[in-house]
Order: sequence, then structure tokens, then C-alpha cells
Amino acid sequence: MAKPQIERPGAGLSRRERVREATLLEIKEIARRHLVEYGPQGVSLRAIAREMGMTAPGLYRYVSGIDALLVLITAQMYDDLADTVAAADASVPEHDTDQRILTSLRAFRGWALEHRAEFSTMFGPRNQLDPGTDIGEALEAARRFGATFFTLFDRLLSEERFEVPSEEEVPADLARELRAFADTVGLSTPHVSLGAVMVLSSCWVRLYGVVCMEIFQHLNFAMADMEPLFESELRSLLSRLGVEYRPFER
Amino acid sequence: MAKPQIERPGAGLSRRERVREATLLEIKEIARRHLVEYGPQGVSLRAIAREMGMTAPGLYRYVSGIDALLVLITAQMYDDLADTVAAADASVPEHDTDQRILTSLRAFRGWALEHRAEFSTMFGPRNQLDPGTDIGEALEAARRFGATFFTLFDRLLSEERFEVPSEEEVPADLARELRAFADTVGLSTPHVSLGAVMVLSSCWVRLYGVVCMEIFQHLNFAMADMEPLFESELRSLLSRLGVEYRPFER
DNA sequence: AGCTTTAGTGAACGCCGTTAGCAAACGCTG
DNA sequence: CAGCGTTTGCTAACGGCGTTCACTAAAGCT
Repeated sequence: MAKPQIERPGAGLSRRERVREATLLEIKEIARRHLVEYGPQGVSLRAIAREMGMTAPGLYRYVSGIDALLVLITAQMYDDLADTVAAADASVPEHDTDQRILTSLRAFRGWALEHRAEFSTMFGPRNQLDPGTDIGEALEAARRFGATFFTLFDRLLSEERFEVPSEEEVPADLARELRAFADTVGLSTPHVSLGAVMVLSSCWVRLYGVVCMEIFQHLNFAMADMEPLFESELRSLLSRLGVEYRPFER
Repeated sequence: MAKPQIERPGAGLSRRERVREATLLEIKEIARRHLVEYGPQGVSLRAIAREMGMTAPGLYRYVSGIDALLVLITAQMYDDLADTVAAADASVPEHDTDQRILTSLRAFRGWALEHRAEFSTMFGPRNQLDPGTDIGEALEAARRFGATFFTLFDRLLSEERFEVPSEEEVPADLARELRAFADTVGLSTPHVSLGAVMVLSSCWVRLYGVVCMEIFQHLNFAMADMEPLFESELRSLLSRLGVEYRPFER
């Protein structure tokens, strides 16, 4: 009887590599849980090692330092968020573009609300980590997350939902920056004009603003529930995009 | 010859209280400098004490702990920012409301750019400090800062620059929150309608979003200079407020 | 002059990140 | 199976941190 040759996670890896991958995963999971429970300051190699039944120096076989570990889990969290948004998008019938957009954007806020600590480290200020720390992995994951939204936007664009500003309406200096932006994120296909990129940027900035404002709690001294304000911004934002707003069904 | 009885800073305070106030000030200044130079992690009581030629426990006569110190300097920074914006506003002829608004908002961004570390601690995520830390002082300073902007807005409102949404256009749940907000910040004078508060909130969220995006560097992997995007948002934001946009003269 | 309040110190505790040297386990090769 | 390099994890140690406590010395008041 031949052994089953199914593609399992970790296929093609030696036993050693598999167990190594597993402990690295455990490290990241515990680190993320500590981040949630004790805040960014509360993530410490010693505490993680303690919980795993080993000592701190041992972790250096897996991670080059605490900063690198934080970068690793940040990447993980971007992937998590991207998956959540993609799942929300996929949960709506394919043809109903309006509802898909709505659901996706609300899923973004929803994830942020349920993962405040994570969201804060992902979208809050970059604390200066000592030079030499490879940030590439997190950047790559952030790019994947961004692509989730760009896909949504691209669909709106191809459906010609909203009026796209002409090239003349985009100031020259802004045009240069938008071009660089579009090139980097892979939005430079022929049918995506600079005006469209401008609209996208503006919308993204607004979404980012409301959600940060809520998660970072900068209005909570005066406003108990931020959902109505979010929905209001969402509505105004979507009207710019030619998407029909529908109230949130609870 | 009678001694001059001029109102000096620290008047009415005993010698002891004056020198105490001075060292407290020195502590805060060094703390803030360390924040700028070494980041939020780099602010330590021991380092501050060392620089002052004393030992860390001595600082506990002035500050109840590191968290409290961070709250103190945060308050200081809000005052600093408020002063900067107010000065910008005052630097423009009184009658030229449009230019005063423009200048003030640009001053906000300008201060943020020149004080990234400060801005990040003020407007970034609230890191959870141990319970019992009095956050009141910073909140009070933040309120003073907010008042700077509310004054600008109030002027626009009284000049009837823009169309104010009617009460019916404000959803009920949002209305409740906006009312609470207006009450807390002292905007509940009769001539400020709920629709006006809604417009103000929306504008503030957008300004906050674009500046955070720039300072926290969440687009800098794809966009070198954020000024054009800021100016573009500013323009669209001001058009909503019925304020004439004028390009930035360098 | 005497007494009280205050400012600052030194020692200590328990955290933390990180490095260096060492011993055991693992897994491959002959 | 024996041998041997590689990988893994440990202990010990260094220096830094926040914070508490007991104590001294100075400052200010009566």
C-alpha cells in the first residue's frame, strides 16, 4: 500500500524544518496574544519563552530580536485583515457590486474594532526600530492587503459608476505622485486614469481617517458610539463613487 | 526704594515653589527632547535623571511615574500646537477669513511635519497606561487645542459661507452622538445646528486622516511627497465649507 | 535654636534584551 | 550501527529599565 502523497502544509520539508516551522508559529501566536492582552509594551521575549517552557535566548534561534518579531506578527496581521475583507466580499452575490463594496468596507472597520491592538500597530505610527531590521515582510503583506481594495475599486471603475476627473483637473505635482503611487501598487493599467487614482486616494484617506479616529479613541471623550459617524462618512464616500448606500441591517 | 512688584512668572509663589516649578519644567523639557531624539521607547526616568545630574528615584518627588510624565508632556505639546495654529491664524489680516482658515490648516500640517514624534504620541493610538494614571491634564489641553479649530469654524458659520444640512438630513442615531459631542466641546450655542456639527465632524475627520496618513508614513512606500495630496484634500474640504482655495505660495 | 517639611541618595527587587560559551539531541553518511 | 557535523536550547552574565524603601541633609518656619 503506497503512502498517501497528499499536499499537506509543510510538504516537501524535512521533519526538522516542519517542527521548526511549528515553533516559529507558536512564537508568533503567543506574541500576538500578548500584544492584544498587554499592549505593545507587554510583548517580551522572556515572557513568551516562559509561556513556552523555554528560556529567552533560545528564541534567538528563531527570531533575530524583539523588533524582528514585531515585524513578523505585523505581516501576519495584514494577511489576516486581507483575508477577512476578501471573505466579506465573497459572501455577497457576485453581481451585487454595491453590496460587495459596502460589506467589504464595513468588514474593514469591523475587523479594526475587534482587533484594536493589532490595528494600532499596523496603521498607527511607525515606531523607529533599530536600523538593520528587515521590514520587507510586513511591507509585502501590507501590499497584499492593499490589493484587496484595489480590486474592489477596479471593478467600480470598469462599471463606470462615477465620473472620473479628467487629466487636466489633476494638478501637475499631484499627478507625478499619483503616477508613482499607481506604478508601485500595480494600478497602472491603461484603463486606470490619473483622475481615477486621485479619487481612490481621496476615498482611502477618508476611510483611514474615520477608522483611525475611532480606534485611536480621539473623539471618545465627547462621542460614545462612533458607528453613526462612520456610516455617515461611508455614505458620503460611496456617493462620490456612484455606489448606492444601504443602511446597516443589524 | 520699594521693590518692583511686577507680575513675573511664578509670582505669589514662595522661593521653594519657584525652584520646584523650574526643575519640573526641566524634567519635561528633557523628556520631550528624548521623545524626539530616541522615540517613545527612549524616554526613561533614569536617562533624564542622569542628564540632570541626579538619580532616578529623585524624580519621583516631581512625577508619580513614567506614564504620568508622558501625560504631562503630551499636555504641553497640545498647548504648543494650539499656540502655533493660533499664531498662524493671527498672522493674517482679520477680515480675510478664507486666508485665515487656509493658513491655520496648513499650520496644523506644518507643525505635525516638524514634530512627528510629538504628533504621533498626541494623535496616534492611546497605549494603555496602568490604571490610576491621571490623564486629565492632557485631555484639558486637547480640549483647548480643539477650541482653536471650533473658533475658526464658528466664524465660517456666522458668515453663512456654506449650505448647512437641515435637521432632517441628519440620521437619528448620528444626531444623538453629534449632540453629545457639541455639548462636550461647548458648541451648543443656539446658532450652531446639528447639520453644522455634522459638517464640522466630517471635515475634521478628513483633515485628521490625511495628516495621519502622512506623518505615520503609510503611503511613503509608494508616494514620496504627500504635500500635493494634502493640498488636494484641503481644496476639496474647503470647497465643502465655501472657502476659497488658494494655492500655496512657497 | 529647635523642629518640621522637603529634596535627594543608595541599595535593592524584579523585570527586560542581548551575547557568549557549552552540552545535548538530531539526522545524515559510511 | 557508529561516527560526526548541525541544530537546538540551556546557563551565566552584562547593562538597562521602573519602582519602593529607608535614610540623610538641607531648607524653611516659629
